[in-house]
Amino acid sequence: MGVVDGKPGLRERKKQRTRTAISEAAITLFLEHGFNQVSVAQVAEAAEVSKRTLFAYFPTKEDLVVHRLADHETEIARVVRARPPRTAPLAAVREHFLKGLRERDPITGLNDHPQVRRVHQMILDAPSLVARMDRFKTGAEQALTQALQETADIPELTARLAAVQIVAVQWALAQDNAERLAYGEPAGERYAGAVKDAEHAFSLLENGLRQLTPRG
Amino acid sequence: MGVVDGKPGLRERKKQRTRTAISEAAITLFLEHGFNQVSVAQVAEAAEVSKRTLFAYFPTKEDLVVHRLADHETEIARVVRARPPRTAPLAAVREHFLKGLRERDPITGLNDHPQVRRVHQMILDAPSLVARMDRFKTGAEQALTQALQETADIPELTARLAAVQIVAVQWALAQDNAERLAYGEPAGERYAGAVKDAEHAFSLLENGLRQLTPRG
DNA sequence: GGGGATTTCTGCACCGGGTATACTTTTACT
DNA sequence: AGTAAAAGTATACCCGGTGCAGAAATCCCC
Repeated sequence: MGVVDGKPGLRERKKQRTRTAISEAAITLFLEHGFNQVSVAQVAEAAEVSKRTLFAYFPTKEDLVVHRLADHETEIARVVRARPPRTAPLAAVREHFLKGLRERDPITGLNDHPQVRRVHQMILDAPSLVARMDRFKTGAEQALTQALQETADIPELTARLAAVQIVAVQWALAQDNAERLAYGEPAGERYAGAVKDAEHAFSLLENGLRQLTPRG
Repeated sequence: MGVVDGKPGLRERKKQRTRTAISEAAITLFLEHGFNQVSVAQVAEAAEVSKRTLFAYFPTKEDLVVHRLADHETEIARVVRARPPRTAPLAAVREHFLKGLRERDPITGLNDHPQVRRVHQMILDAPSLVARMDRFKTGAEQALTQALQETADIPELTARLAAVQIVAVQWALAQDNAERLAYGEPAGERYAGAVKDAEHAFSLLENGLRQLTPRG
């Protein structure tokens, strides 16, 4: 069985091709007609594959869309683990997010390429995809919890609390950016505000909600 | 039975009875055999109602379980709105949560009545129910965002950021409590720790994550 | 290059959640 | 009593997802 260096073997190559064929057929159809308006049977047909085979590659219809984001699920956790010594986890996450803004990483919500925006809109329009994104968020929380525990020497509950706050805030920032771009604001114009908002948000995380004025 | 007090009208009363009949049949069957092991057709039959009628009362299978929690979705928002003058929103939420712990409100995760625990376990065992709870959380965030904006005079983004943090933390606390009870710890014994943890969590929320030690 | 073992793919039948339609029963109102 | 509106029902259907048994492709060793 051992192919030592170059080739993945014909079988593996074909599998990979089939996989991308299915995925691309799916995205194309979904973007054109909407997620809920296209059945998996249609996707399978477009990819020239049986329905059964489609489900051998992607466990659910939603995964046809979301599998592309799989890497991002553990991204924050990896950033925390890889932070330089004597750096606070939060600082590392903040720098990473700011870098994401600079590079217009779609995960920051600050990418206005039509393709990206359309995918985003498609997700928002399909409740089951939104639900899937929530599971995603949960995964990110868990990964971050573990990363914090293993690299910051804090109790488990504290790690969990910090993780859920960090993930929630970052998600909220991204949603806010994406919302504004959906309204037509170009990424370039939004950038400065996005940075300011991110810094505000991370400062809130660092310093707490005390500043929320009491009413009366 | 009494015929005199006919304020709601026969039609309304019958509807209400049908509704609770369906709901109770559902809970009973789900607790006995598991959420995924019981079909809505079986629930309908047990409630002596057609499948179509069941879906006229509850839009999805999951709602058969979670409709009982509908009130809690806006609970935090209401607490914030109803707080006494010159009180910080966060303080109001904290006091409310601590009161929930004292009263063993199931939403704090600190209720170990068998019925409550079984429902909780049932939800955890069914991914679609977990997803539904996430939507719930989102609803709570939105309601709280609005409440904060309207009563605390802060910008929208700040309100959103605060809201997601608060909801996330409270949720994490409840999950932690429920997890421990699931392991067999009685609510009475857990209470002190739960209070301590809650105070820790709210202090973290108030004062920020600065205290997270840098490594190196 | 042949041929068996193994993996992948396929068609088909099936299940369960959810909806459309067209019809019957029940309640409400005068 | 009689009729309009509301609620309930039966049936057939769509779609996502799975089990199964067999056909086809790939691998690997001789």
